Amino acid sequence: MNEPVPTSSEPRAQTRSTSGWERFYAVVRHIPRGRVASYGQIAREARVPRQARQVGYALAALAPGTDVPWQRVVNARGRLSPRRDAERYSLQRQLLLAEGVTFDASGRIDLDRFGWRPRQHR
DNA sequence: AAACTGACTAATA
DNA sequence: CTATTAGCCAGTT
Repeated sequence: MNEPVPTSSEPRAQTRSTSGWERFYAVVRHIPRGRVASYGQIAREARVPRQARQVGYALAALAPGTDVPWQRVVNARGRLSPRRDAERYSLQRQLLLAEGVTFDASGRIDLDRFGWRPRQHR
């Protein structure tokens, strides 16, 4: 048995799928294992350019156990963005390492190697 | 209802 | 390379 009591701050799906954030989640779900994309890239792919920040807020609102692979979203410099919850940060790094993504000495991911390229060519 | 708060980014110095 | 700044915008107080 588990999670018997949902907190009142759980994101409420249904009733409103036009909530903008759903578009971001849909794109993030398309990032394959072992690849990463930037917040700005997600925004562009979701056809809502310049809303990189919203992407970050959308991911922050995800409940644990979500099917959205949030760990595959990093900042434009190929680094993990610092956030209030330091544990999330190390978890993200751990999850990425587990899928084969590597970090250089300064903690940066080589986007030429691991960056997600939707459509894969052009 | 106005202010505050962020998992961002590109440009500039 | 670091630091600062302006643009962005929805959810929470």
